[in-house]
Amino acid sequence: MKDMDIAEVSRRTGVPASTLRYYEEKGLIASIGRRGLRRLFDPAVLDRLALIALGRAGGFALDEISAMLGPDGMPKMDRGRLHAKANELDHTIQRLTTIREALRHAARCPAAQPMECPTFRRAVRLAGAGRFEVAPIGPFKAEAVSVTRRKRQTGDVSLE
Amino acid sequence: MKDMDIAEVSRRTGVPASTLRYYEEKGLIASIGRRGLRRLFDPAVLDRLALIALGRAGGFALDEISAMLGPDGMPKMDRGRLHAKANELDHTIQRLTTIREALRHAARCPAAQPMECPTFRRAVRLAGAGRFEVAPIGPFKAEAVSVTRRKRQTGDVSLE
DNA sequence: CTACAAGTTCAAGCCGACTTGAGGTCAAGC
DNA sequence: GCTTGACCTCAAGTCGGCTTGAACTTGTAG
Repeated sequence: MKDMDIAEVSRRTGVPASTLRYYEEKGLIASIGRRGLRRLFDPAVLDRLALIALGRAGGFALDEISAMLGPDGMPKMDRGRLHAKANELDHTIQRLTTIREALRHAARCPAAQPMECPTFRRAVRLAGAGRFEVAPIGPFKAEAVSVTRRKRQTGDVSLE
Repeated sequence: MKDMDIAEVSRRTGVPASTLRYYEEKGLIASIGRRGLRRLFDPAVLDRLALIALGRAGGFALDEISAMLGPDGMPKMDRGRLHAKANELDHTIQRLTTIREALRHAARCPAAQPMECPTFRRAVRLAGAGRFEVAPIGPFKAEAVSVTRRKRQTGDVSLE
């Protein structure tokens, strides 16, 4: 399997060609040349896209991911930064866990209105108070987009 | 403590006045009247804002939150919907946990490049494959905004 | 009574991550 | 050698959640 054109990369990863061009423009991926006008990609781009997907799924911004991956392979992916990101995620996870428990409790709780329940109020207070002191979670696009993509999602995102 | 003007609500919740107006326009909160041009809010709006904050922190869109809270008090906050939202969060949490572990592993792992490590690759594949099949996490605004708000964040978001 | 700080409206702008559309190029199959 | 459809570029549009600015009104302190 040698150089792939944009359509093949798109097909194999589920990432739209427009997004691939956008990523290239942002320096997240690079094509290894052109055949005429058409971009040619090295299969390694599949790995890189998988990493980008990992980052996106983790809620990181493209700029952050870019910083973590570095321009070429992935040299800036140093331990310290990775730990920092992991901790960031940890806080997010804790926050979301609190909220999930609040929701579950509200669903279970016999109080007529959730806000009448002290446990729920406590959870709300916790979530509310910590609201702006945690790492932001990156934006995911709308359902429609997901569906659109799911149609093309053929399974493998490279790897193995 | 009776009717509050927009500045007091803002001060007590840390939510900017512009946001409060925006929320009112979207039907998420309601003022109980005016003194001249100025909005007057019932203290109950503090509870409501705390719930909205809870939803935002959980990554839900304003429209979803609106649907869950209902126009008046919180009648549509039915058990089924709450459970569904909790499950949604559960998936998100699981996904984030996988990613966190991947990052931690990469930081710990002796392989020169993370992608050379089978464990990491496996995690990447998992995260990549599930990428578009999980609930979207709502967009949080940039760091700068958080900081701006934190300046005003005086602690209580109503409740006790 | 007057000044003014703080409120108001409405339209427009911003950010990130893409998508869309118009108009152009070109490699490959007949 | 010509058509065709997949690719290209560049500019502009979209979406959510707000913020900002200009122009205006008003409750309140002095």
